Amino acid sequence: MNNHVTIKDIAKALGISTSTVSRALSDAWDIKRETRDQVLAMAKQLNYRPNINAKNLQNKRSGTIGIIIPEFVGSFFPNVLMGIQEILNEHKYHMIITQSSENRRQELENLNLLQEHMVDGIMMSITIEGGNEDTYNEIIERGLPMIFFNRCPKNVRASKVLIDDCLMAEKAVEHLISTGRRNIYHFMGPENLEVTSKRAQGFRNVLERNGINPAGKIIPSGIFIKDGQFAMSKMLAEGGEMPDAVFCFNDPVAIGVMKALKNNDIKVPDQIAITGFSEGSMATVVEPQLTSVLQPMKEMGRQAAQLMIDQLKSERKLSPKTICLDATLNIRESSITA
Amino acid sequence: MNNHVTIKDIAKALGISTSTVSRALSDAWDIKRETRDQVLAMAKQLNYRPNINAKNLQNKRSGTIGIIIPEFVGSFFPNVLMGIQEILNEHKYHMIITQSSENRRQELENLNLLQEHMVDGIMMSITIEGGNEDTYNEIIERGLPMIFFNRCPKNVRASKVLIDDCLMAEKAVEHLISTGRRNIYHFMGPENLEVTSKRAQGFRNVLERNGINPAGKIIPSGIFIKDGQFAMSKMLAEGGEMPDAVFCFNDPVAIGVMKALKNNDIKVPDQIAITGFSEGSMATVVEPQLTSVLQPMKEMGRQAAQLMIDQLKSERKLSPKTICLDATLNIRESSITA
DNA sequence: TTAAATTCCGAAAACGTTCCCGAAAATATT
DNA sequence: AATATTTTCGGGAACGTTTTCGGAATTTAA
Repeated sequence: MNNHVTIKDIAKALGISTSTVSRALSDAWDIKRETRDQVLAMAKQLNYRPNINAKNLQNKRSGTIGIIIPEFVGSFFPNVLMGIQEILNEHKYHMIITQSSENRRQELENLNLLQEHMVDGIMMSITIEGGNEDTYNEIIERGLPMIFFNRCPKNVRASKVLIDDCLMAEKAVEHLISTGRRNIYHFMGPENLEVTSKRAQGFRNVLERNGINPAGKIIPSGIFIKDGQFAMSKMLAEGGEMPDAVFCFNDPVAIGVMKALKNNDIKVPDQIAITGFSEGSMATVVEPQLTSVLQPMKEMGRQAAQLMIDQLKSERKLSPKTICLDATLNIRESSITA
Repeated sequence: MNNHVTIKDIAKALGISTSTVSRALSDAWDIKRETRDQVLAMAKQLNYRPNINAKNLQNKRSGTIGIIIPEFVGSFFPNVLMGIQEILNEHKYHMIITQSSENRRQELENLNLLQEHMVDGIMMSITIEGGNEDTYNEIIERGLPMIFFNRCPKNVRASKVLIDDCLMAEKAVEHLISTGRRNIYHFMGPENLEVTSKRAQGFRNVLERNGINPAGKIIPSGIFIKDGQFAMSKMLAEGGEMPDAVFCFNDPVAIGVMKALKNNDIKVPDQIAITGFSEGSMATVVEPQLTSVLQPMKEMGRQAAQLMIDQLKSERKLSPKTICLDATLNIRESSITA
C-alpha cells in the first residue's frame, strides 16, 4: 500500500550505488555534475521523497523546533507563531506545536513528547500555573536549547523575548493621570506570572510618583472576560467608593469590566476610563474602542526564533540573552476624557 | 553533548540482549515478569527515552497526524484543534500542526512536509484559493488517510465533517423574514469554497420560498472585517436602494458591515438588521451583539479525529463518510426588530 | 613513460529500534 | 528417565539514510 520509493530504488534504476545517490541529493562536492543531474532527474521522475526518520536517525538532529504555548485561542499566540514560522522556515527548520492548556502536567507531557521527537530546540511560553522550572533547567543542562517568549520563568538560565511590561504599564497609567484621573484601580492578573508583578509594579510606580497611595487599589482578577466582569460586578455590588479609571491586566479583563459597567448603566469613558493591555483583535471591535498596549506579536516570534537559530548555528553554548521589545500604547475611546 | 541513552545501554547494564529489552519495553508476551521489571527499573534509572526516529523507521508508522489549517487567528480553528487533540491524545496519537495561510503553494509545501514526516494521516481544512484537489486525490490513492473538516474540497473521495451550511443559512434568513424584513441582501464569501455556495443557496431558497427574487441581492465580499466594511461602504457610496437586512457570510464580514453602517450613522438593527455566520468570540463583544450561527467547533474536531482513528484502526479502506453536525442560530440584538 | 595527484565512486558500517527465527532453559508428559 | 512441550531469550537482519575509507579511473606532473 504505502509504497515509498527510497534512495535504493534510484540507485538501482541508474545502476549506481546508494552512496552516490545520497551525495547527489545532498549536493556534495565529490560528485560529477553529470551524474548529479541524472540522479536528480530520476528522483523527480520516481517522485522520491526522503524518509525523514532515517535522515534524523543518522544525523542525530531533526530540523524541528518544538513549541509549547498555553492556548491557541486569542490572537496573541497565533500571531507570535506566525512570526516564529517565518524565521524558522527561512532556515529550513519547522515546528511541532503543542498547547499546554494552561496546565502544568500537560506542559510536562508536551516537554517529554518534544524530546522524544528529538527536537533541536524548544521555544515556549509558560502556563499561568508555573512550577516546572526544575524541568526547564534539567533540559537546558542536557544541552537542548530553550527560548522563552512573553511568559518567562524566573531563575532559569535561558534567553527570553519580552516587552517591558513595567514601562508600558507606567505609560498606560500615566496616560490615565494625564486625562485627569486620580482614583485609579488596577485589576491584576494571575499571581505567579512575571508579567503580573511587572504590570502591577508599573501601576504602583506612577501612582506613587504622583503622590497617590496605591494601597488597596490593586484587585486580583484573572485573564478572562468573565474574570473582569466578575471583579467589576463584585465591586459595584459592594458599593463603596468608585474608581474613575481602571487599568486592566489585559484586554479580556477590560472587556469584562466594560460589560459589567454597561449592565449598570455606567458610561465609559465618561464616568470610568478603561485601559486594557496586550491588545488583540477585539480592541477595535468593542464599543467604545479600547485603549490598550499593542505588543509586537509577530516581531516577538521572529526575535525568539532568531535567538534559537543563532544558538543552533553556534558551536558553543551562547550565554542567555534577554531581548526587550518596544510596545505601543494605542489610545482610543475607552480612556479619552469626556 | 546530547548524550542519549539507548536500548543498548540498558542491555549492557543488565547483561542481556537488546531484543529482550525491546520486548520488555513493549510489554511483549514472551518475556518473564521478573526481567521485564528489571528492564523497566533500569530504564527509569538511566532516564531512557525511546528514539522515535528509529522507532518510526522500523515501524513505518509515526503515531503522528498531520494537520493543515488556513489560519491560527480567530477562534474557529483553534477550537477545532482542541477537539482534535482531545480525541487523538486518547488514542496515543499526536499532531503536527501547520498553517497554509490561505495560500495554495504553502498548502502544497505543508502536504509535502507532512508526508516526509511519515504522518499516519492528514486532517485539513482547505484554503480559500483551492486548486490542490489533484494532490489530495493522489495522496488518498497512495493509501494515506485524509479527513476534511469545515472547508472541504469537491470531487475528492474522502470523509468530511461539516455543518449543514445551506440549512443554517435558511434558518438565519428565515429569522430575518420572520422579523418583517423583505429587502434582504447576502454578502457572499470566496467563490470557490463549498460553504460559500451552500450558504448562498440557503439564502436563495428562503427568498424564493417567500416570493422574493434573489437576483442582484448577492454581493461578493470576502472573509475579513475589511471586506465587509468595503462592500458596505461601496454600497452606501453608490446610493440606490438600501437593504433592510444583510445576511453576511461570516462574523468578520458582519462586523465590517456594522462598522461601515456606524460611520454613516445608520442604526443596527433599527434600519438594517445584520446576521453573521460561524460565530466566534467577537459576536457577543460587539455592539450591538451579533446574531450568528454557532458551529460546534470542538465537536467538529472530535468527530473528524474519530473518523481518522476509525480509519487507522481498520484493516481495509473505509468508504468515505460525511458527518453533518447540528449548529445553532443564536439570535441577538443585531437582528431584533426595533 | 612512469609517478603523483586529482576526481569520482562503491563497499560497508553506523544510527536505534523491532521482529523473525532458532536455541536454551524450564516445565510437563509419557 | 527420556521425551515433548512451553517459556524465555539471543543472534542478526532490516528499516532508509549518511559518511568514512579505500580504490578505480582519470588527469597532471616528473
